[in-house]
Amino acid sequence: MNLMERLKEVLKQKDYKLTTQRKIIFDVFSEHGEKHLSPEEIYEIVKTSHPEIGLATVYRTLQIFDEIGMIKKMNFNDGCSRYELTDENESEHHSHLICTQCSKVIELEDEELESINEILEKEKKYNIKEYNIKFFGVCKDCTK
Amino acid sequence: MNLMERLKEVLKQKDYKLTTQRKIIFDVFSEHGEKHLSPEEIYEIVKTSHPEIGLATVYRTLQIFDEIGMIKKMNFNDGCSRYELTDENESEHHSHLICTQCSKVIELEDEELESINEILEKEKKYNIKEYNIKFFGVCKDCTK
DNA sequence: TTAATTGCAAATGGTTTGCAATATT
DNA sequence: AATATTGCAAACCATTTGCAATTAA
Repeated sequence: MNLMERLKEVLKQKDYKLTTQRKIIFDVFSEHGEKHLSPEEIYEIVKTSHPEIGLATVYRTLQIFDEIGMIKKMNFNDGCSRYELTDENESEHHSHLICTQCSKVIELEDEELESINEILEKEKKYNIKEYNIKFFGVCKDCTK
Repeated sequence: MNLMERLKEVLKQKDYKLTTQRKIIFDVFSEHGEKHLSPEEIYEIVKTSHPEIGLATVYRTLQIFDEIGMIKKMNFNDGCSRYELTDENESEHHSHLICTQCSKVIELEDEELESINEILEKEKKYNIKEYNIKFFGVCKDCTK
C-alpha cells in the first residue's frame, strides 16, 4: 500500500476528511522524505503551487498527521518544531546526530542502532514504548 | 568545592559578574536539584522571597548559566524549556524517562546507561560530544 | 568610575483560535 | 443537507530586547 492510500485509510478510520489541502501537504512529505521540515518551510513549499493555503491550515494539518501517526513531531532546539514522515517499519524509534557547528541533522542508520535494543531490553521495567536519541557533535563535513 | 564557589569561579572566568540575582536564582537549583525547572517556575519560586526580580532577568540568567555550563537546557515538549543542574562528573550525558500518562520525568541511573557508552564507541566517527536520550513510556506509578 | 546588569514594558515569533465562508461525505 | 475544514486576522504565550536606572568590580 502506498503512502497516500495509507493516509486516506488512517484519516477515515479516525473520522477525518481527506481534503485537497491535506493531500497537498502530505505530498510535501513524500517529496521531501529525508528532511525534517518545519511548518514554515512546508508552508513556503506549498505556497509556490497553492498560494491560497493558509499557514494555520498547515499547523492544523501537521497536528492531525502527528496525532494519527503519519508524521512525527520533533524538536531540535532551533526555535520551531520539525516533522518527519513516520517509517512504517520502525516507527517509534528516532535517532539523530545534530552537528553543533552547521546544525545539520543526520539520521542514524539502522545498523548503527543495534545496541539501542539492548538498552530497551534492560529498561523493560519502565514499559518503554518509544525512544528519541540525539547525539550532539561535529559532522564529517565540519570536521574537515 | 561547593556549587556556589564553582559558579563564582566560572562566572569570573568568563567575565560575568556575580550579582545578587544570579546568586538567588542559582540557589533555586541547589534547593531543587532533582527537578527540571522552567523559567516561569523559577521566577515564581524566586518571587516569594525577592519580589523585585523580573522575569527577563531569570531568562537572561538561565541563558548565561547554560552558556557557562552550570545548568543544561532541555526540552520535554511541554511548551517551555526546562533546566537542570549540571552534574560535574558525567556532565554531558542526559537520559530521561518521560511518562506519557502523567508527564513525570525520571532521571535514569548511571548503571542503567552502561550500554550507551558502547554506542558512543561505535559512533566515534561522528565526533560525538554529547548525547540526549529520551525514553517515552509509562512509569511505575501509572502502570499500577 | 565605568561597563555590565537589572527591571520594566514593549516587541518578537512560533503557534493557536474564533468565525464566517467553503468543501467533504 | 449536515458537519468538518478552511482562510484570515486576531489572540496567545514563551522568550527576547531597548532603555534608563542601578550595581559590581
